[in-house]
Amino acid sequence: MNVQFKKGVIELLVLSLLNRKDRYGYELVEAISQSIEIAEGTIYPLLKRMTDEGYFKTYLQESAEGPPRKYYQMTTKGRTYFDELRKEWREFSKSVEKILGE
Amino acid sequence: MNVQFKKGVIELLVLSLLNRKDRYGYELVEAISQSIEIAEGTIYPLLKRMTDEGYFKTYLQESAEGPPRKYYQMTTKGRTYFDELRKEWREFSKSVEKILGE
DNA sequence: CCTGGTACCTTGCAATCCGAGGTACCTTGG
DNA sequence: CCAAGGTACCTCGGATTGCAAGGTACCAGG
Repeated sequence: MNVQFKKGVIELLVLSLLNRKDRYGYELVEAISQSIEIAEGTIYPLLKRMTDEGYFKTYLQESAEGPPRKYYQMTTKGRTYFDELRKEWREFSKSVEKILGE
Repeated sequence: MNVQFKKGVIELLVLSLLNRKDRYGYELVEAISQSIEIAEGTIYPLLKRMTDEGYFKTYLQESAEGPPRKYYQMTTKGRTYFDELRKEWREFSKSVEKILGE
């Protein structure tokens, strides 16, 4: 898997997954890992940054399977940003396909 | 245009354009710029690196419209790499769409 | 009680894009 | 003639982001 392809796209995927429901960091790693190789060292700093930027809020919840989970909940700002970024992604990938198919 | 989306993909686009015919750097910037914002400061170092890695050969050609042009010509190794990278890109973008559409 | 899974986190390195700057050729208009 | 603008090459340092590696701590099962 080409590492460079991922730059910026991971952010989009996290937004997409959190758009549907609250999730905790480790869960996001597992969800994304099913399609795209991803490391924890990528996700945790990303979640921290995006929370600082106001896209998510967090809350803790006890778990029977280990330490407490930190859930991330999308804000209105996050939803707006997600819509924008998804649109940009689709335009971008369409442009790539255009050049590939020429 | 999200800068991060481009990481790694520019390489794929350059390979795609050079797969069809020889081109010079400035021409590549103009060709890609029609779809995706791109700076000269991105392309020239990229062409140098990929030439060093054996994906391209170069030759100079006079021009009536300015200084001599440095043409890039894809090698067999370049073509092989292009096929691989294109395949990886398609898988990657399919995975992204899968998560976006869930 | 200790191993492995769950769950959190930080640090420094590597890669790549870009803005800004520089050089030099050629044509055109004043 | 020469100044301006387009063509065409290039380099450098800053910013961003992904990852490997490392660390902490909780919990269940053998």
